[in-house]
Parts: sequence; C-alpha cells; structure tokens
Amino acid sequence: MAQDNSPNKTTPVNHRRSRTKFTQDQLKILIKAFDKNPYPGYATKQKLALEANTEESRIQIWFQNRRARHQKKSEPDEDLESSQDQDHLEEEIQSREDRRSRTNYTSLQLHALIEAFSNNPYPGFDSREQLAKEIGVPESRVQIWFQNRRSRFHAQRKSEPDDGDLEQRQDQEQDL
DNA sequence: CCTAATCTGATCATAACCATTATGATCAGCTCATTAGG
Repeated sequence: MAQDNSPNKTTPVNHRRSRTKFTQDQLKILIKAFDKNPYPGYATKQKLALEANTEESRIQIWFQNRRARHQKKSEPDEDLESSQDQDHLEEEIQSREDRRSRTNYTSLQLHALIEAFSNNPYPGFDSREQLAKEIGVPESRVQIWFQNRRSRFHAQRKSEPDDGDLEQRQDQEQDL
C-alpha cells in the first residue's frame, strides 16, 4: 500500500490530513467515472477505491471537489436526452445509488466520542485516527460524526435568552 | 423520530512553482443544509 505516514516531522499534532497526490492513472479512472456518474454510490466508490488503490473517503472528497469546480462547464444545449422523457414531474427517478449503510455506535463508542468532543470539537487528523483506533471505527466515520455533532451543537446557539444588553458579534477566536 | 450519510459552497492549506495556480482537506449549514435508514 502506498500509505506514507511520516511520523517524524516535528510532530504535527493537530493538523489536517496530508494532501493526497493522485497519479495520472488514478485521475484517469476518477474522471472517467465522474463523466459517467458524478454521484456515485458507496459501492461504486468502493470499487473505484480498489481500482485506484486509494481510500473510499478520498474518492468521496474528490467527487465533491470535482462537482463544485467542474460542474456545468459546457453550455446546456446538447444536454437533452430525446426519448425517455414522457413524464418527469411527479414520479422522479431516484437516480442515486445506494449510500453507505448507517453506522451504529455503541454507547461505549458514543461516550468516547462525546468526551473527545468536549475536549476538542476540532480534532486534527492524528487525533481522529487515534480515537478511531480506540473505538474501532474508520477515521472517516469519526470525521463525519464530528461534523454532524458540531452542526447540531452550533444550532443550539439560537435558543439563548439574551438579556438585551448582550450584543453579540462573530467571535471566531479559532486558536490553532 | 433520531441522526448518519450526503450535498453545496466557501475557505483553508499545501504541493507544484518562485507569486501564482491547482487542487486536496475542512468547514458551516441558521431561527438549524437535505436525504434517508433503522
């Protein structure tokens, strides 16, 4: 496997995951799949990960970035598919492939996640991976869990009874 | 219903190059993004 994990690097404790460098061969595979379907399901992404010898989570990120940047580049003229277009207003085709099956966390795992979250809602890659190893789930699931948790946590902010004199501003003291 | 999975869009950050660009990684989502599985 081409997993290089240089541990001797001044210990970048809480950093993001190192950049993945795709080869031309890998990009060829990904681009071809993207042209075929920009919204691959989990099975397709896993197949691509195997074929390109990378991780499924990297495939996911790559497709997200690709959609955001290479979305509608051409003009929408030759986009129409002639036949097969009888009625598309009520019965929408769920073209989406199957997504990854839901992860079921045990109370023990949840406990560890919640505790880690209270310590640091923004764990870096190393922290995420360590935690993932401890509770026995993939790091990508840990990352998703933190994203969802933060989203819900931030939402609580709205039902705060302010005392009128509390003028709030966006204080993003994001220490790093 | 709850919440994991997924999505868009913006932004940060890094590997190429030598100030700029391309692109991978991460973030929020607002009176809480949307979709969907158990």
